[in-house]
Amino acid sequence: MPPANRTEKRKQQTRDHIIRIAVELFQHQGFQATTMDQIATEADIARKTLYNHFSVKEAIADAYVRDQSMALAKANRQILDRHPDTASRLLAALDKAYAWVETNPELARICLGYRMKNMWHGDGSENEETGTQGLMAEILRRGQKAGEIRTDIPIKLLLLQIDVLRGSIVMDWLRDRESFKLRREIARTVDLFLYGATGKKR
Amino acid sequence: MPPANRTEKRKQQTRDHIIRIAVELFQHQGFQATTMDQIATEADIARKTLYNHFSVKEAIADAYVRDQSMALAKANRQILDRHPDTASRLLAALDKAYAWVETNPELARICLGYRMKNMWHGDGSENEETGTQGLMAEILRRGQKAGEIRTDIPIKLLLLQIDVLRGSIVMDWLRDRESFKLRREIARTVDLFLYGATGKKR
DNA sequence: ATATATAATTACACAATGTATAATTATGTC
DNA sequence: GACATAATTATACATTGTGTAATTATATAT
Repeated sequence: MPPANRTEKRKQQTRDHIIRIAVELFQHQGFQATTMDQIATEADIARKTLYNHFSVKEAIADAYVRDQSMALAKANRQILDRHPDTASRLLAALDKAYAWVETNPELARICLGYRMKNMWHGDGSENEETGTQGLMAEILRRGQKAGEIRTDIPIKLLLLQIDVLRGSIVMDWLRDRESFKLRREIARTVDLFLYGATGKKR
Repeated sequence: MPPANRTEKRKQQTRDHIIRIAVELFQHQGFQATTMDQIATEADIARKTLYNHFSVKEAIADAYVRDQSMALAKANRQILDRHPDTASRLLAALDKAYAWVETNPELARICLGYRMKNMWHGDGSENEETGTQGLMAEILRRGQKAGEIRTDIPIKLLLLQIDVLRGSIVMDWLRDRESFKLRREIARTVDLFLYGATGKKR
């Protein structure tokens, strides 16, 4: 769905332009070392325009990651039909998601902190399902239909849980990439998510 | 364990003084409306001294909540022996914790966002178990000994999960205090934590 | 096509945040 | 009492984020 009128298109363009320039700077100098001033100058726009689009620096990283996530999720929707049950779908989806994180650890970290903070403060607009989250949500919905996932908990809360577990894996992995067996940790985490802290039947 | 030397004692004193003054201001004017400048002026110390103790405003709220949480947890350690199993202990502990949150919703919210953000960025020093977390950790350890809690997941990760679930309850409750049945939600959340997203046996 | 409304961008000013540096004061140690 | 250490302070500064009003580009109605 391309933007209807030219105004929207122009706005989109500056937005995309900002993201492109900013991410370039982030990757060259690091997120912390890049200032909003610098981004505005490099993008050749007024600082205020930059703030009109993104009120804080983290939001730029977040927007970028969302775009990436969107594309990724689109390519991974096949997971839904190629796997027989919720557990294997979650495993597959997480596996794909981490392949991306591995290539952008810093932005992934920034983004995670930003989202967690906004989860409690935000007006809800920032909490829209990103690509990967949308995929996860669909997996959970199918799981509910199949009777594999409980229906007395809002999907939103389940998604939050997955996000946090996902985040903790990323962080552990970033701390010590050598000894960390990513796939094993993912499997363990999915198990925790599905069967809880008891890990056994009631 | 009172501070050993006078230097430490003085430092503690200014720190406590800052917290006392700041929280007073927070409760009178709100957190957002209170500036670091104002806190420094009211506390009659240099702004830089304030920043030496707390590098961001949220850290003051966090320190206060930690102190409160410490006292609370101390008073609630009896829960460990007065309840027969992990589930009822968790329920009781969360129940007590929320009684406090109800009296300080704003600070609770600030603090939660701050911790969530720092969970991934922090150097670990801020992630020390607070009072309530310490109690939760003890509950989980006893649960592991009794075979009620799985041992293949680090306690730290389980605590994180509880924190997030706790947080989501608080937020939902803050959004709509009328229709929200706090006790029922707590029970549901504990169930989710213990038995996972499937909610049934494997 | 022209006038009018709307929305993005801009320039400017400002309050607040957070950091860096060096001087000053209080405390601990010899 | 002399020296080292650590907290506090004064000062200056870069950065962040917001508020206001002017300017430009686009959309819409006549």
